[in-house]
Amino acid sequence: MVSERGLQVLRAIVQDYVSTHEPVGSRSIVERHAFGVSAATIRNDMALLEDEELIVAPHTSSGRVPTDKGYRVFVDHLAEVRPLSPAQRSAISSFLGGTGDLDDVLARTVRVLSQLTGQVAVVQYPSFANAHVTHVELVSLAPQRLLVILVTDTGRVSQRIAPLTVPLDDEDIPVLRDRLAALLTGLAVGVASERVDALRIAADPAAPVIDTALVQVAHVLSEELEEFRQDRLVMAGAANLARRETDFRGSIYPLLEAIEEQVTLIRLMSEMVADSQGLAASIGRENEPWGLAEASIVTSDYETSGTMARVGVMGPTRMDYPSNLAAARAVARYLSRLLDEDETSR
Amino acid sequence: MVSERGLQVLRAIVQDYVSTHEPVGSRSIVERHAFGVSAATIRNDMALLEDEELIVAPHTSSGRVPTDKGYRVFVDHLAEVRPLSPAQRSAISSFLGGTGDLDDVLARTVRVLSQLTGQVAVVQYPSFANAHVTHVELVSLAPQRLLVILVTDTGRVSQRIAPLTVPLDDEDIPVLRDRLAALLTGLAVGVASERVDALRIAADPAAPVIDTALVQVAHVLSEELEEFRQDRLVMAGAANLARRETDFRGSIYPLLEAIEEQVTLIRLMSEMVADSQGLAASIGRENEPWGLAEASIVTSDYETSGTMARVGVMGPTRMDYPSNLAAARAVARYLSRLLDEDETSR
DNA sequence: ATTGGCACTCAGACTTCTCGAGTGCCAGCG
DNA sequence: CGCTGGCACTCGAGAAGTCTGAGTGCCAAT
Repeated sequence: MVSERGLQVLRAIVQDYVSTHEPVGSRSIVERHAFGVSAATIRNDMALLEDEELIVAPHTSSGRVPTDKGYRVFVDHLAEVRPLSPAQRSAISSFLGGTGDLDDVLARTVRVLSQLTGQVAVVQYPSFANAHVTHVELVSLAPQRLLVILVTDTGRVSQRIAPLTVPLDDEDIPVLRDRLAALLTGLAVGVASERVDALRIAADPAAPVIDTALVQVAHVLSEELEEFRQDRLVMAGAANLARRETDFRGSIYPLLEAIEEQVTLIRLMSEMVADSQGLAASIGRENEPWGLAEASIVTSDYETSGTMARVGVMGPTRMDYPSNLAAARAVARYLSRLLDEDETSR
Repeated sequence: MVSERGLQVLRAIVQDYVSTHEPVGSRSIVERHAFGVSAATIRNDMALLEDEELIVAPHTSSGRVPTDKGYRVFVDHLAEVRPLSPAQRSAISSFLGGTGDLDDVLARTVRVLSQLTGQVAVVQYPSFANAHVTHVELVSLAPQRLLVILVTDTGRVSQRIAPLTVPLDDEDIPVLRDRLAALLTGLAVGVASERVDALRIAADPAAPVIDTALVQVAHVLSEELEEFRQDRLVMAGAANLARRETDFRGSIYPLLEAIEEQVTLIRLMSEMVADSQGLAASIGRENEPWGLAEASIVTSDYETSGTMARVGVMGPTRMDYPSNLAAARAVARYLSRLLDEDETSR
């Protein structure tokens, strides 16, 4: 079993390895940390840590390096997430201050987080799955092209062009709009989606022009609503991967690919399990199913209009977990506050 | 002066170097190409090419490698842009087939081009600078929040939320909309922008509520119109850079950064000069001002509703220019056709 | 339980050596 | 005059050998 001091040794190894990028020997530990015991004692502890597979020696006679399991223990039990420096806090508020729509705010958020950590930053959009439809608007672009606009109470607006097979004249538009508005306004997007689909199935092929158009608009609305239910994310700082290239044993190709694919990251991030503070980490091999066995991701939850979403950073397994967790947490808190203010002023 | 055969030797060197990634010697040239002369003769030609700085020897006694100038001559005088294979053509049409709005089509375009070339693909949005406003629409989200929607004849729709300092009731909205529509409909966005700005300046501080709102909406419209005038682009395949990492002497960091920044690439692409076929290339050092001295970019123009824009790929200087040019050209042509069909069906 | 001492290990850095692809040059040839 | 075969020369890449010291495990002593 690993002693209390053994865990402190693990902590020292993780800290030193992350900052120096070199295997950590017993000697350097007693030099850099005030353990009050000799190197030989540390060596005994290290042997135990190695038995527990928390650290490993790259070659027979070199210092030790934390394993993924070692990082996990470090993150769960040893890492103290210290608050950010005042300079960093002010960087957050000066970058994020000022208003804008959701896209705007999240774009700035992700940039500030990437700046702060020097890693790839990721921000999940809050789920719109239980947003409520507040407006449906139709604009006639041409007799057979209709612009369909959908607005929800989360402030998200989306629009899409519906091609029609029947010409619609200007008096029809308000009628159509009113029917749709009556049908959908106030509904959660999930429910709205069902209603819309029901509409399409119940279509009467021999119906008048306006009903035909209704079905076609419903088709477009259905796609649009579907998009609301899908999770989205924004990223920034991919270039940082190239700077830290040497931190990855293999190629950074899978990482860049995951960034481009998005869907992998969306899954990964939503499956992570947060602790009581809303923090979560997924370390190295734990990401293997997603082809990201050499990367770690840390996230912090934020909240807006009752739903949770996450901000996080992705980087090499040997990242500075406490700092990155602290940065993610600070940004997430700021973001929660910002969005709530916005909410109330709406 | 370089003889005709000398140029053929240059071509051979470029081709071989691109395919093998190793310096090309006189011996391997006579083996792989039917010049009908001996290696010694080739060596003489190579000495001349070196005098002209078209090729260079990495070390005293190794094969030759093309210089940027060498690639330039190759692209300008020696490269034959062969048509794509039927398989590639069908890949383009099957990917790009099917309709969707402009965003959709360009997103698919950039993906197919990246797939085809294995490089980073870039597609410029057509300039909306001389698009014409066809609709201005207002939707009241709350008494003091107005959704402003702008539609142009190029099919682009954009929306933005205007916060108001004065409450607006439901009868005011149509009035406001009509005033804006009368003012802007039919105008090119450049002109519309001027009108809107004039409106803001001419604001009467003591004006009735609706005029105050008008000014505030004008402010938002101005921002929105400004966005129309800015060039935009979409990219795909950034991960390919990591695969081809060894093709770049230095780090791929500046490239990834340029991809993220966008603005650098926007400038670079719009300053390139196309030949009579609409093809252009910017090679290695020619990109130095943008920090991309190790990359090359090839583009092909496409046309939609009378304006030009570009599709292209970015990759290492030692890329396969003929193939990439061919792919860009094919995609550009297909895109022109697709958008024009769309146009006429509108 | 902790410690100093000691023999042992081994990756990385350094040097040396060899090999051969490729060159430049030259004299001879058609 | 252009082309060619021959030849001496260059020099990077890779193999092989050597050295060094950081770091280890183990043990007897405290």
